[in-house]
Amino acid sequence: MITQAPKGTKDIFGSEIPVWQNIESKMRELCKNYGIDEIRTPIFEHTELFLRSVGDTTDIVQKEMYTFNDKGNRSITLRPESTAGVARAYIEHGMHNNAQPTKLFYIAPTFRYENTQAGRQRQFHQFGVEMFGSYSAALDAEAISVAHELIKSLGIKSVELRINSLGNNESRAVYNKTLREFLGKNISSLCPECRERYEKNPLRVLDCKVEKCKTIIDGAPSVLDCLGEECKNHFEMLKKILTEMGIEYVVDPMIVRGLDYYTRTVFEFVTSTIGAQGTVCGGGRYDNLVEQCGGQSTGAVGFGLGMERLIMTLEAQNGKEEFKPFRHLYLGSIGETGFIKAQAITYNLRRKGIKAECDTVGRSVKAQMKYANKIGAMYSAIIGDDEAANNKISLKNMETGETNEISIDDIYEKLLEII
RNA sequence: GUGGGUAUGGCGCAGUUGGUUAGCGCGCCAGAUUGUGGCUCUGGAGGCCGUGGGUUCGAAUCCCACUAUCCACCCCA
Repeated sequence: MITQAPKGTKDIFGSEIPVWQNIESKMRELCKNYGIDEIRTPIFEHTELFLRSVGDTTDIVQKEMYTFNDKGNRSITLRPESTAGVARAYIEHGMHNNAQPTKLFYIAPTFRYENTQAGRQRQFHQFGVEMFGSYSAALDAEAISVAHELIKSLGIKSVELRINSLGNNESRAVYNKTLREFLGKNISSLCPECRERYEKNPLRVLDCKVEKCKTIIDGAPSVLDCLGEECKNHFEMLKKILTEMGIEYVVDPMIVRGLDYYTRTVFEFVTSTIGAQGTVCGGGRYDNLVEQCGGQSTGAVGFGLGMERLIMTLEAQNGKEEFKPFRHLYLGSIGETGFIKAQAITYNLRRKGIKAECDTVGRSVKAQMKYANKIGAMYSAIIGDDEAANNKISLKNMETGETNEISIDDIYEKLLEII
């Protein structure tokens, strides 16, 4: 029990680390070019924040949050997404006083109490970008282009971009009314859940996977037909910019998203290569969120991208990437004098920036060489009484087997040349 | 929350119709004449066969429950 990680959590270590670090550094590099700064918000927030932002009728809030009372009897929730926390920080630190737009990114563990399956864990990691301070579709396009460029630069080909617009408050009200009228005619044929959705949030019905509902939905009016003039223009502008950028997309009026704060643009990057959970990245515009959380009315857009799903997609396409160990030296030893000297020389090499290892177990020379081979050392050397006395060691190239006698004093310069 | 598959040393797997000290491959550790790796050979360590009940003279092997895991529904990243 105690030797097993909790359900839905995973240790990331060993050969996975280089994969993660590689992707993370690409994210950081890309964000630098976009002027997006990193933000690290707390892993937990006041529960109230998520109720207000994500929406208390959503599945996330109703059944998927890790919520508990702390010892001061405050209701605390492990973040089920990061946008709310970032918006909170934006308000709390008066970031609207900065040059706008304010653009932020994060790579953060995120928690949802769900049943696990392929591409779904209880603790997972999101790379996300949030941009505040503009109502223009140009900001939507900029956000989308970050995710698109990241996916493209990793060489992923199987991911498709889908976009939709849910409209602003007015458009949404019109659509909800239209949709209710339409669904009302067929309400008795809908599944029980959809009947409930019909009352609370008819948009959700569009998402239903039940066959009966699907056939009804097929004839449903499209959100896009109910958009007001401004929302329509906004969506058209987004499409124009994306097209000009050369970013391919598909308009999918069925994209609804499970968080209540979205307005106008919503989008997903989807793949069919990693099982049923194919949404690698999802996001959209949320013009009401900052105000809802107690700030000024602020146009904003963002997305969350699942690290695990991104890696799965990458590996489904290319297999697991092999990262070679750094080129380095193994400095073996024999006898007490050599053993002690080896420790000190290794220490000094490391201080100077060279990767080096030595025996800290007390193994035989043979076993030390075996070890050197196993860890992929580029060069090896053994230091014993003779070497210590003559101040010389023979440096062995582990690939070719060639040896080279050098002075111990020159070891650093020599290694600098070849490693 | 629901449904199906799986659960044997670090990893991947065998374990015949229930029968004596549970095997194999890889990995790990050590040796093959005294101070040198990758190949080969030899030896060794490591498992209350997911947990708890039950059936039986006897269970890894049959039954039940629970837990975990995989996949799917739901929802989302």
